[in-house]
Amino acid sequence: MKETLNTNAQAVLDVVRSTHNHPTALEIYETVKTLRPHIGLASIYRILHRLVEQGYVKELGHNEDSSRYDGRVDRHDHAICTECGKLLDIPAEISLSQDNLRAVAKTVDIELSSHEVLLYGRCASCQALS
Amino acid sequence: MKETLNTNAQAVLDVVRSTHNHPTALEIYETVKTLRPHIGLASIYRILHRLVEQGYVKELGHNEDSSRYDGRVDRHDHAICTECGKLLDIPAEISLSQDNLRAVAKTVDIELSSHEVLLYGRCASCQALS
DNA sequence: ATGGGTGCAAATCCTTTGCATCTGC
DNA sequence: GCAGATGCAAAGGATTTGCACCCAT
Repeated sequence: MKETLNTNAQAVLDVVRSTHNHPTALEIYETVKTLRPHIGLASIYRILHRLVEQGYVKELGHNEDSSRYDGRVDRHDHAICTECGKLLDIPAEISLSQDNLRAVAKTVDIELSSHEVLLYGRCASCQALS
Repeated sequence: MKETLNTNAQAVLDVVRSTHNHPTALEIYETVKTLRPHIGLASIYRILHRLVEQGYVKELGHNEDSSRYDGRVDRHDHAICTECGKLLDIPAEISLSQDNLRAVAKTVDIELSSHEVLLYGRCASCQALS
């Protein structure tokens, strides 16, 4: 399943993994360009799709107008600040009860393969500001 | 909070409420146009924003490339079929435990105001097909 | 030489905006 | 008459695609 990555793909993956802000494709592009100035935005998109498909990164489609990417592929949920829009990781250990989810899935008769939980609210720093 | 709606807004609201497929703005536009042939797509977007703001409908931002709208504004979660893309409602009564969510929110220190849960998996009809 | 990956520009899709007009009060 | 709502066309932003080129195998 996980084929080897070429140089460009490796550069993109490194950037996604080392950026903990859940970067957008454009942000990834800007950063990767400092390493490989010739790369085009279209390639970033193509590479990201491949990385998602191969399971190296996760695409976070919710939230705003543009997708964000996450180098952490283990199951974990997210919280979004309703004020500043920040996207926070919720450690997997404190995730929701799987039993609970499984029970809910059963009632609508779907074969649960994954799930996403998004919590909305003001983050700590925004609370401090008011 | 809930001001009165003008004729166009009422037409849009009726369509969103009577369409149980979580229609996109474009789908809403097509349907509303049969009632009020002169309406433009831009107005649909403007009206939808107003309706969301006033709490008449909910915007479902996740999923694909375009937003979908939901006439049910009570808290309920969604399930998305990974095969056919269908978006299903999960009745509020069988929603996740609020205590559980609240506990999770506390660990990341956000002031929980709302949440969304998305379950991914094959829906009943897609399961039947394989 | 062959197939995949690339850069660039053009195209596409969804959504928003500018602006002149129309509406209800 | 005024403020808010509307239609239309044009603009905008994110993402995709066509195509010729390049590279590694």
